[in-house]
Amino acid sequence: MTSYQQYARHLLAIDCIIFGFDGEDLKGLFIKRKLEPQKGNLSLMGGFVGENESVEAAAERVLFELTGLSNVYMEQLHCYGAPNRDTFSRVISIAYFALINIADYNETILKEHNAVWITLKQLPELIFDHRQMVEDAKEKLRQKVANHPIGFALLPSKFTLKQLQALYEAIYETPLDKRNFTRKISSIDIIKKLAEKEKTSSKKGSFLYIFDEEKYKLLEKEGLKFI
Amino acid sequence: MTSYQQYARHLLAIDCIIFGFDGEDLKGLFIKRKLEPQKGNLSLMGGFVGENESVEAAAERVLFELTGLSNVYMEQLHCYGAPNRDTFSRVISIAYFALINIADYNETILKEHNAVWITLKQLPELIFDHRQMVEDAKEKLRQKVANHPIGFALLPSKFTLKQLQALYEAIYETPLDKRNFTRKISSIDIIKKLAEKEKTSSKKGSFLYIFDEEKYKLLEKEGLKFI
DNA sequence: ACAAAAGTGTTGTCTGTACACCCATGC
DNA sequence: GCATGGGTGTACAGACAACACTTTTGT
Repeated sequence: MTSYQQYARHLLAIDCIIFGFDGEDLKGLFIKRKLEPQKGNLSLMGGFVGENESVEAAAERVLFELTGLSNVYMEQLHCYGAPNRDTFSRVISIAYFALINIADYNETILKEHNAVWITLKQLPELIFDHRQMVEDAKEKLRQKVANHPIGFALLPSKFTLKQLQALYEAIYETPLDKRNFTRKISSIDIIKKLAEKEKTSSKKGSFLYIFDEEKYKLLEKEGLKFI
Repeated sequence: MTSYQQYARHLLAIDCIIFGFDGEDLKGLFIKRKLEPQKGNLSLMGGFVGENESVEAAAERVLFELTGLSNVYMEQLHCYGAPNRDTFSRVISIAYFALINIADYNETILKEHNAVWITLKQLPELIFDHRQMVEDAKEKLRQKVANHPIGFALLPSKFTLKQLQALYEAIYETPLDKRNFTRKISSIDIIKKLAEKEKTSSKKGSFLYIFDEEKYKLLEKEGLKFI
């Protein structure tokens, strides 16, 4: 039998970039650290991978601890492994990003963890290499959303075309043409118009839509060209 | 000070998917294991991340040990962290893929390591989750090559249009139209025609090309739409 | 009747794709 | 002179981008 005993063992952390969308801006969920090192500074939500825990399960656990949410869209971003990235000890971190509906977020848990939503347009300083992680996550989200219908995970289940467009505009930080956007999304045939209207934002009211689950799953696998 | 002592420590491996192109097929470099577990079976080249070694440096070291090459195009693929992926012990593995010019590969080192080039069209069985890694790497290579000029790393420094086309055909496992391909690659303006011709494969001879380094670096950063 | 947001078509330009013949050369 | 692979152009179709007015309804 080969023995692995001679090899180094490492602390393996998870850091979670949690994206949300408030109807206007793309936001991230951050924590004001209660403990040293770097008490008071902003960081991503994190945790360590347990002895017999899969890395993915650890990521889901970390997300659950902060948000109380499970069955959330989550994807591995990158493993960050520079020797001094954590200034306190050698820690290798695997970053995940998650997309949640910001309305699902529980105020109580938020306060317990000292967590805050921060717009990603102008990021504040974060500890360690967390800022790099967030930048990488934004870039990956853009790429992913261009080819897959995952952006919907950031919206409530019923939404207007305007909200959907605003989401894409927030992710790409660029304005889109309303008519071209409507035509494009219709041609993909991934949303269904409801009879209901949303009437808070205008007198005329705008129709609500939901996703076509089947088409959604198909396109999630196969990919598409969205933008 | 926060202490991390309570947390589990893990063996952290590197596995390397090494791509090469022989003018016809896209190939991967694999090792016939000399040691248990799974002696005699095929695996990727691997190694462990050292105490104070960055993950990236570990990947470069592993590649160097097998190929004698450094300064090679290399990219992190994914971290594989299922609890029982290595059947012998809990090992979390970070997979990297590398693109090398197959002609640079040293026969002697190859034999020393019991290494073989295998076409990726029909993969044989590999140990652990290495097959999944290779499939994921192929997919990532396709995505990357569609948007970045990295494929060139698989070719010799001087090459013909036919070779370049064959490379893209091998990566996508699909035939491409010669005229459309030529027009496309010319429009990107990334290669320069030399006065020299390559005359082994035809009587007329075909012109050799090299990359325009500056344009190459620009497009590597910015991205492009290649396919 | 007016303010405020929703909804809807057309046109020109560009990009992608399909397709076949002549050219240069060594034998 | 012929066999072999190299090199080149055109036409059609679909996708994308730019652009502004009408509709609905609450006040």
